[in-house]
Amino acid sequence: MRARWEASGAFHADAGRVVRGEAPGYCVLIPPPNVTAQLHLGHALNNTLQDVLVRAKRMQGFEALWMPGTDHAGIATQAVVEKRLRAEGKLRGPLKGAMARDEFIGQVQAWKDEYEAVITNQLKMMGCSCDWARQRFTMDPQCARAVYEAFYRLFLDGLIYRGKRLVNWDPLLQTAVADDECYDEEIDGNFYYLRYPLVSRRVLDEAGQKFEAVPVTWGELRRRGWNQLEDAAHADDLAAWVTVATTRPETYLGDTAVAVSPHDPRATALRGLYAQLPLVGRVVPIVEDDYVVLPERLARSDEEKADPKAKMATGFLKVTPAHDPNDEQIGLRHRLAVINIFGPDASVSDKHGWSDVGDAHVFVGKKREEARKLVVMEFKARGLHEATRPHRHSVKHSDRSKAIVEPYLSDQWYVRVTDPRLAQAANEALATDVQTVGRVVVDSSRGAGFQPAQLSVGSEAALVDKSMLRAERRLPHWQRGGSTYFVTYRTLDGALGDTERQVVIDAWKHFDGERYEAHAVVVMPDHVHVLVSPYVKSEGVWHSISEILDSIKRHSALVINQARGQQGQLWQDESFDHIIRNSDDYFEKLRYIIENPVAAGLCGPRESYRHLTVTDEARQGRLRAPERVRGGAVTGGQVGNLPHAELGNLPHATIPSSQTTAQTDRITFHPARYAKTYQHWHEGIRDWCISRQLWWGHQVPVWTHATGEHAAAELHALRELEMAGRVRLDLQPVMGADVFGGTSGERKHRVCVRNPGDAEAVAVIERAGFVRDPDVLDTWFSSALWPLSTLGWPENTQELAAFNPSSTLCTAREIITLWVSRMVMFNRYLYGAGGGKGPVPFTDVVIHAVIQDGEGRKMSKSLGNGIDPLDIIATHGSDAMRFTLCALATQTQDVRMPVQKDAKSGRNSSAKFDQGRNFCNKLWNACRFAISKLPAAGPEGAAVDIDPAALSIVDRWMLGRVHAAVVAIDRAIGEYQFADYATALYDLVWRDFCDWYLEAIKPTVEKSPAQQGVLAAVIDVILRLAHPAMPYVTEAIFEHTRQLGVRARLAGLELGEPRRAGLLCTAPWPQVGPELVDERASAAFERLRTLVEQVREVRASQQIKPQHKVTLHAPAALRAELAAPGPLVMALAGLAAVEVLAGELPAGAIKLRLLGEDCAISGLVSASALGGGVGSGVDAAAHAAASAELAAKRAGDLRKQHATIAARLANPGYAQRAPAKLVEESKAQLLALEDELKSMGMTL
RNA sequence: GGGCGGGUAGCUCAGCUGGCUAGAGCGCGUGCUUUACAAGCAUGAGGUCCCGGGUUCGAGCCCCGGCCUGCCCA
Repeated sequence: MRARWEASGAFHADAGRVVRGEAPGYCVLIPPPNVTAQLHLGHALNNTLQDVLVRAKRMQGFEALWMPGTDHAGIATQAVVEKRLRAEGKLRGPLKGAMARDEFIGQVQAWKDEYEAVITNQLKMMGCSCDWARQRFTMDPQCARAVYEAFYRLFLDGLIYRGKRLVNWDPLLQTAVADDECYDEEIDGNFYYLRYPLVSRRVLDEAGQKFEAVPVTWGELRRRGWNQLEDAAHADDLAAWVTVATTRPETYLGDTAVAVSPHDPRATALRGLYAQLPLVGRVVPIVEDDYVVLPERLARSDEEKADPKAKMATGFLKVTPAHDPNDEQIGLRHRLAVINIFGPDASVSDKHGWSDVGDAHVFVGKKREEARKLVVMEFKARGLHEATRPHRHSVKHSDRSKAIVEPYLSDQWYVRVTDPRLAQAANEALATDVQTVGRVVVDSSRGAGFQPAQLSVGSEAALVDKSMLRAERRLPHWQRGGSTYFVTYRTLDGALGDTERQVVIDAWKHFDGERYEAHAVVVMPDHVHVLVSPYVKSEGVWHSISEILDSIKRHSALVINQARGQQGQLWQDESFDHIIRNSDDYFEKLRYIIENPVAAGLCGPRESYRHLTVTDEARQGRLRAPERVRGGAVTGGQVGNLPHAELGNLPHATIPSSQTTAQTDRITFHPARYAKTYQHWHEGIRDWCISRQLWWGHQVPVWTHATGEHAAAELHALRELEMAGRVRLDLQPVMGADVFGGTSGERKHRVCVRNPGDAEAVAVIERAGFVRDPDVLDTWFSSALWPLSTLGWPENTQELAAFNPSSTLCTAREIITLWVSRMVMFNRYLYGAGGGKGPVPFTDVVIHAVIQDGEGRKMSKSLGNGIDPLDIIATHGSDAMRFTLCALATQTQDVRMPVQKDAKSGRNSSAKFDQGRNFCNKLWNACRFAISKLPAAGPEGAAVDIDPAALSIVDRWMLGRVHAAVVAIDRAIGEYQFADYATALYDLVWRDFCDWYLEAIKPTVEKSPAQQGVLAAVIDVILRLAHPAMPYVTEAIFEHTRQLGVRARLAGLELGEPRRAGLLCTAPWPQVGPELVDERASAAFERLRTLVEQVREVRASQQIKPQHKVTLHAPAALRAELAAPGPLVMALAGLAAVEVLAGELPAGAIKLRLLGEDCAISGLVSASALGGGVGSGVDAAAHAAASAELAAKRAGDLRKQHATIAARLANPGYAQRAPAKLVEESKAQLLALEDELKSMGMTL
């Protein structure tokens, strides 16, 4: 099957068609899986959802591109390869030095090739309809080119810089380790309480440059307001101190401040004072910072008191920015100096950024642990050690060496994402507001709103501005007059008062129901939003929206102006409108109106805003099109022009709805709540460290010169290269420490090479003594470029024009910050208009569940709880897996997946997938059966029109179910509700088609060509609808149905021919119209269905065997109703005959109430019915008992229901306040219940 | 510490803008090898919608307060 798909080229997207406007584009970029390992079920879910979307869109006529590829995953892949080499004994000790860089990269490359092949095979086995010819890898030449071009441009714009930051340093392996390569472990340590003498600074020179530290006495401190009881004993002339608590005394050598909470009562007295570090002599400021925890005795609240840190705290915190992540933050906030006191082996060093050593040279060269003891000894010797208390705390350890990780300051490359052109631009890309499409057309003679927009097909102009293409693609070309509009208009200036806003609402009520229907109106202080449908004015002509607005504006302005006692213009001339395209759109705008006051902060989320009206019909979505356009003759043929209708009868079912759910230049998250995660991330974002001390990845394209001394000729050559745009020079001397081998105070020059493959440029700069930075870029840097690099950027390709912005990105929660954010920033910065004004990389982001194991843990390689999708495919089949995953993909929950070993194959599996397997089997069997009932290959003829009047009610009912299913599925897929899609499919195939339709037509289908036509059409629809979820089985069945000699055409159902090679995957999506729905026939069949169920209930309670037929006695009218559709009721209910109920009933007959009529069933008792051998007298008694039991049970149910409804009606508030319709329904139900009870001879 | 979820049948989960007797799959009971399907058909049983308040004619759903639990960020 896969071979046929690939041979047909169905999955290979033609960008040219999109660019030329011949087809709308739809693009999904695969979140490139890491080549670290094979895919697990989480990937299977992720890719299944993408394939569902892509296959559905492809069928819907979009030129669909699913771009596949893999990610090099620097840290993770390097780690697994290193581990393998170590296990094989090929590597010992630190990597650096044990193996040449090239040799190691060769090893990783081999690993990558292996796993890329494994992953590709997994995806193909899953049936993923990727465009394999375009497959990419983040380190392949095309992607690398984008990486270096992006780096160069950001470097050029000053958005990449060299900065310092703390990393997790493994002092044994002497390398930085990532957070996920660390683990926390508790160790027994101590809290040390150390006294830092307080000093003030006396200025020594005129310029205020030189200082002398002067001890501060307790007496002076008290004069400054220090009022602490426990310090009362200290003599006035004694030097004062503050006591800091720490678990790591040795780091005091790198202290650059003492911090105190701004809420600490002692803080004021300390303002302007300093602490002096013993031995070192360094004078450090006292800063006030909220991070500091108040000691228990000073806590301001129970909450603060309960803070475990409060127990140990003194209220003073030594701040060591170079050796503690929290201190680093304090340092950044207060612009403190950063002093690194350790060497790479975590011994105290004065060679890596520490210069004011003073008397502390005694510690230099000592290991961390040794230095700690010495420092405490020195403090004791000086009387500055107050106490030591044992303390158990958790400490980060390195996974690989088990060494305690040292937070270590190092030079790294950063992207300045805090620049508004990046983070802010990313947030501006959020779809938070409703866009208006354009201005109201004034003087439209027919009030027809917008004319359809013309797409300039194939012209050069279409190539120029792709955003226009995108915008036009959204326009509702099927719309004519009589639309529903979302309208916004504003006051000229100033806000409306409370009563004035009410005036506006009243104005809208004034013509409501006469010229238009106002579904919802909200009056904000300076603008108004309305959802309104104009009525028909005269035959074929609607009230124009501009005319309506004009009258409302004039009316309200008049009243308000009178009240204000003024004249003049109140409203802006312009109004903005937006034609509602479908019910999704309708509800989106309705929600917007309802939530607008909350969003504007005018009321709380659950309060009601006074100047908002929403009709009940609108809230409940019960909008009947004919009522809405009252006054005009709306015939069946025109229904397609109506903007929306009742949900079960939507004309928009023919319109792919996800095309219209998203704003095309903004990003919409699904579910919407994740927009918050995204937004908060950008609000609190910190610059992004992009360098990694690894070998596997894109090596930083910057060369550094150690001295900054160049010969004139070399400089000239460099300038030439820069002029040619091949390099960027950064010749500012860079001061400061570089812990990776450099020393403090170095001067450095740097060159960024645009293309590191530019051998000539590299030769020039290396001759000049520049050396390339050994680090590589963070993997996410290349991933962030995925929407650009895979489509050919920086080349100006057709692919980019056609597929960037792409359509939908499917991913998991934690990826929002790691990947989604960065793709948006880079796309907007680098592409199109650029500078943060460029396009978004995708318009919709779908966040799906995380698959966990049976215990709720995330699937991971280290836990060994991951499942290989190929195992599921082996035990259950690919389609079964895919269908099940869809069914599990709900909006709220993560998915728990208990795993067992399959007894037969020994493979990992899960019973969860049984559902999908059973469903596939059911579909297969049902279609096999149906095909056997249809004429085999006949003459290739034109399709035969089927007259709906000639169809049985079961056929018409089934077509109604098909219509409802198409609507539900279109909606589900459009809203990314994959579980709803699966459910709708399941119900259609199993519940409607198999359980009822197939059973009902068994007696007649072989003799009825019309019914055969319906059967063939229904199968065809089912296969198309199911194909995105279950591509293999549906394609296989489709192959067979194509051979059949029956082609039917039904009004309201369009099933176009496959576009390529007769393949289902290229067959057009089914389009349904309201003609397919016959509500009377459906209701008639539902009655029969109820009857059949009741008869079956009797049969089951009497344990009647299936082959035994019974006789139904019914009144003549009901008997006729049952007979009308042919023998289907007899077959479904297992009846031998339906007789007219008259006179004496046969012995053993059971009386029962069916469809509101008194009926009876006889012929229950027979030897064969009870398995034979039992005397009939005994049977009769047993039946009588069972029959009484059944009646009693039924009566019980009825009484219970009666009690519920009676209680509801008895509530005086119910009749007064509940909608009249509900009250009427309740009353009718009550009567029906009483009626049935009475007829059963029962009482309440 | 900040943010976002979840708690509904024995299990895994749906449940829309508050309105029919709260649903599905699996499991369980009963009957059935019925000419597509026993991985099936038919028919049942099974619920303190986490707890406590509140709003409402009406709450699984909205509000407040708890308890338990998961994830993301710091």
